[in-house]
Amino acid sequence: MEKNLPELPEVETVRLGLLPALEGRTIKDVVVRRRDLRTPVPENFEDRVRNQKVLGLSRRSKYILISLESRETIIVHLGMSGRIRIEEGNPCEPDKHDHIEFITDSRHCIRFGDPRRFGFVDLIQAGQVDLYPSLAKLGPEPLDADFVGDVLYDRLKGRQTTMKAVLMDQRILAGLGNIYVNEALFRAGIAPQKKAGSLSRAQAEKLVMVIKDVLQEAISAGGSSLKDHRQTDGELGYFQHSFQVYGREGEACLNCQSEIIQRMVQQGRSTFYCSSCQQ
DNA sequence: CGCTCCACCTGAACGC
DNA sequence: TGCGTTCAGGTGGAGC
Repeated sequence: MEKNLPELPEVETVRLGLLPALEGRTIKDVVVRRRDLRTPVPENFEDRVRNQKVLGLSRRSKYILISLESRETIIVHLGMSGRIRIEEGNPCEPDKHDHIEFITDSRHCIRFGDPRRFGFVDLIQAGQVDLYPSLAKLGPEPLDADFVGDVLYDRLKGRQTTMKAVLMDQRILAGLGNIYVNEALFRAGIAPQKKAGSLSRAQAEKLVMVIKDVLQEAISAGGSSLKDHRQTDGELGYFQHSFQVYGREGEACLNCQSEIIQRMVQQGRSTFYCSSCQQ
């Protein structure tokens, strides 16, 4: 069992967990305890959010978008260690790394915490969302129906770098991080060091299929953990989920049962793979 | 433009 | 016990 870091499925799980507490509610109060996140929380954030009704929550890649009646949108990114907790009724003391809290008219207290402060919370005009620097250059959403094998194939054509590197590149495909890149390449039987430009159309099609599968499975696992979690500590997004290859260095490959899972470092990140099953 | 490397930040795990 | 080191990884900017 692992604690997932916030990649697309974890962020989607947070969004789903926030829905019942936020959608259609009015944010009655906002407290910012620390502004120096990855980017500073806007100076007038509290005034612009207080007494605003939440129209809806959406997600783009690993970013949560909270649209307000004022035609502004809150953007939340969890970085690596960001977390959101929902408390109902009697509010308890925030811990050391709870930086922002929102109180709703339904008496929910929603806390954003982030020990490493790689995450951020920002506020922009609703019409400017797609122009926001972090979002503007993002590649396609992997779960979109029109993201198919040929789309990925075309984006990889002529690339000299590795499959690991291109799948980590948010401009080529949005939402994957180190864990799900490892899992997808393992399931597709593609070597992480393979040159991206040498991928066949058939391999691209297979890869897109397993990417959708692995993300959807993780979102489903998150959804089922949501119920359990909400009853206990209210923390969203960090659910238990086991992986087929990530973190399994030295263990037998779950596919061929004979080879041992290897670990190497690519772009400064751990890659786990089976040298027999992944070519 | 394509690609690689590294800083940012802190807590956990590990070695002695 | 305690201190120091290493590792974890999303993002964006520097450098070639």
